[in-house]
Amino acid sequence: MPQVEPGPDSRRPTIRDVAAQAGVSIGTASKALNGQGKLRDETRARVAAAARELGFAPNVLARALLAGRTYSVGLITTDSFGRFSIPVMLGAEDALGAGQISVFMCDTRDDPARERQYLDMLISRRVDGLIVTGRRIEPRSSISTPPGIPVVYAMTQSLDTDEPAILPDDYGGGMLAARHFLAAGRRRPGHITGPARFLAARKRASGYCEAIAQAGGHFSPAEVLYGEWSERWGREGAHILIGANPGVDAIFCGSDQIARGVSDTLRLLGHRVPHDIALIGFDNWEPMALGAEPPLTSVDMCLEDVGRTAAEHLLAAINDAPTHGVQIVPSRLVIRESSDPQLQSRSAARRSDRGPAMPPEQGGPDESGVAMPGSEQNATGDDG
Amino acid sequence: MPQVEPGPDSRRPTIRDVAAQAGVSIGTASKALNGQGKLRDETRARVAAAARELGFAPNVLARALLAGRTYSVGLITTDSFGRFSIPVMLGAEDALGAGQISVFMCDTRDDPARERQYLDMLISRRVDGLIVTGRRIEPRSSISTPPGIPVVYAMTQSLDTDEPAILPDDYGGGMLAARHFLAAGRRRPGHITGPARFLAARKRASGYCEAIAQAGGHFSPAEVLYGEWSERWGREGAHILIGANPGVDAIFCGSDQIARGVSDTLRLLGHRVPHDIALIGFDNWEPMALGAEPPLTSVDMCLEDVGRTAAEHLLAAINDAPTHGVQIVPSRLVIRESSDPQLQSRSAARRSDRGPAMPPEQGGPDESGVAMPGSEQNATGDDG
DNA sequence: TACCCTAAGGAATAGGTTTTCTCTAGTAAG
DNA sequence: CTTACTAGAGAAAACCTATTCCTTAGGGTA
Repeated sequence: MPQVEPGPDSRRPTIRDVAAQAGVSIGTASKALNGQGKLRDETRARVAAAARELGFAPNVLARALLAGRTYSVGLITTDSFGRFSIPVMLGAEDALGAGQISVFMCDTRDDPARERQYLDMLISRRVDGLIVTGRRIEPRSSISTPPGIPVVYAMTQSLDTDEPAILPDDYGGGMLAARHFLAAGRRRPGHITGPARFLAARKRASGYCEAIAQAGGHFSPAEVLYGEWSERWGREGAHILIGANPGVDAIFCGSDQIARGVSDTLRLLGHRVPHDIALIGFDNWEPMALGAEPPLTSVDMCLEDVGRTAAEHLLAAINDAPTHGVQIVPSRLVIRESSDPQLQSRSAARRSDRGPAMPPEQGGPDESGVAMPGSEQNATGDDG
Repeated sequence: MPQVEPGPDSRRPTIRDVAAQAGVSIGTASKALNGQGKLRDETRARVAAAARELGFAPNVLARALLAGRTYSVGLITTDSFGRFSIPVMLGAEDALGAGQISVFMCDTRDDPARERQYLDMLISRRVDGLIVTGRRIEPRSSISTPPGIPVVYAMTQSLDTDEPAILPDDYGGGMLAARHFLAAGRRRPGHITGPARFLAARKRASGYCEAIAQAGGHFSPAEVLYGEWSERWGREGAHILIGANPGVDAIFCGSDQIARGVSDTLRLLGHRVPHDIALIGFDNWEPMALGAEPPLTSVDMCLEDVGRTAAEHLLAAINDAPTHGVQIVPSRLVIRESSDPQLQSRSAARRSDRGPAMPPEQGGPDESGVAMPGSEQNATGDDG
């Protein structure tokens, strides 16, 4: 690295340097760079040139100190940035980044002491607002912030029902699943889901039951099989369900993991999916849903939208137009082979769920001591 | 909300307010709060009391402006905070948080324009350093920062081989798998992995081959089956492998997803795992590895350690003790039933992979209007 | 009494930027 | 010729804190 020796001007150039270079005062330079005040075009150009030449970037700290706002927000999650908070975070970051707002991320690991500590830190940093996300939609105790710092809850909510919270539509997701089954002529539905102590599980079940009832179908809330959020429970639940209700022709699962387990057991028991039994999962967790055989139809909670919406509410609050109460973001159903015999029959022709077909690579000459074929495939796949 | 009307002092209290309240000058208040200078104990106590009473928290911006450093770093990922960058991020945040350093997270979505934009933002915010993470370990073009801002690459590396980079041990991971097989007496190994254009895939294969060769076994690099990172390829690859080498008794897979596909096909073909064929995955991605039947032995790259180590190197660089070149963080093998017949035979007695057995919840009366039967499973799982 | 020393705390400065106010010179109107 | 106004640019205040340098008062010593 050449720049180990900091050189004469390791200090980042300030507006003072720009002003000197352009032969104007500091105030004039500021006005020129920000398009303020009355200046000759020639002067503006000169300052701009100087700034470019020096690689000047205004010190956001100084600006924030003066303006009284930092154009930054804190994002607190209790979830170790798990599967649910990530998309929320991404959506929020997206919406905020467009407004030139930066995000401090804080992972409390569900530890109140850490939460306290992060909160103090964020307050010291004078963030303009706070987004709180979690992995469960159950109301949590309100986060204590000093007045003037707005808070929005995303994928969780406060016990204080007046505080703004953005939630996915678990209830509506359950309805989507039920209606999809009903539209396909399925009349013997089942439901295998997570623990009943999860509000999300109860809401999904509730929406499912309600939609079936509205259509004149029969499925009692008492028939819902609550268990845990695991493939193992999916396998077990499928055995229980088939045993209790051999004619079942449609199973809605509370998560894609459960659905994977169910799918596994159905195949073992000789039931064809979707022909004999249609299957719908929840979360649209692609590695899970696409990896299943056949790929899973699944309810997508649109968590990025949840995050984006939360960010928009926060921006509104920062601009003195706070919102109140819970807002629900609609879910959508992503239809794949596990629920649709027609898709299923076509699936043989398709090679990949995303992108064009590609032949598997075969072994070839070695490179670096390891055998490897020429990498003559296309480069769409990019997980690894 | 009571505090909609900001009230007389919506402004956060400053040290000036504290000083006034305590009846001292600003300088004295500062010294009292920071334990500097010569002050009477009584004075310090008075200032501390005033600060507590007012809920004073020093303005980090002002302090940073003065000190010339911000106690913040930028974390740039090209990976949309995917499966690999998350643990890295978590580890980094952990190590930095302990040093009271906050993290700005930036997701470039692999778009150079966004990267540029985030970089400018971070420079404007005068971060003390930068961590760059990616989803692939292939060298990438060096990120262009002004002098004085140290950079550490994590889970990726720079084309400039002198810049510090922390990588997982793909090669060593392959060796771990091979040695585990060999120690269990397996003599007919196979390997199914992702695309050969991925350096990680080649390194894993290389370590696997090398360890077998060292032990006097036979497995030619030409026998490695390169494909894609999907369950589907796992299924397909298993068919190919079994066809070409019917006596295979151990299969190492380049990812847990591939291993799931392989596991599926083996069962379909009537091979018992692990009795007939032992199976090892890669990534130790718990939802995948634990959900498999039987649960997968898998190589864990210890990505949190990668992140933590990267943060430590960055801290060193910030403190004028920069490091150079690539450092490899060891992987470890997490042994589960898929590779170990003895574990397998015991597994029936075990209920959960993590933590002690705990009595199942019993279905209580319904709650929230949805009826529910007993949820007789255990309650360790807390995703959902 | 004159001097020095110390303890305690105040004043001032720096850090980088934006904004408001002020100043100068030039121009147009009366 | 005087007045009023405008364009253009500089000077200074403000944001908040940490630190360095000063001031003051009091006590001790010669």
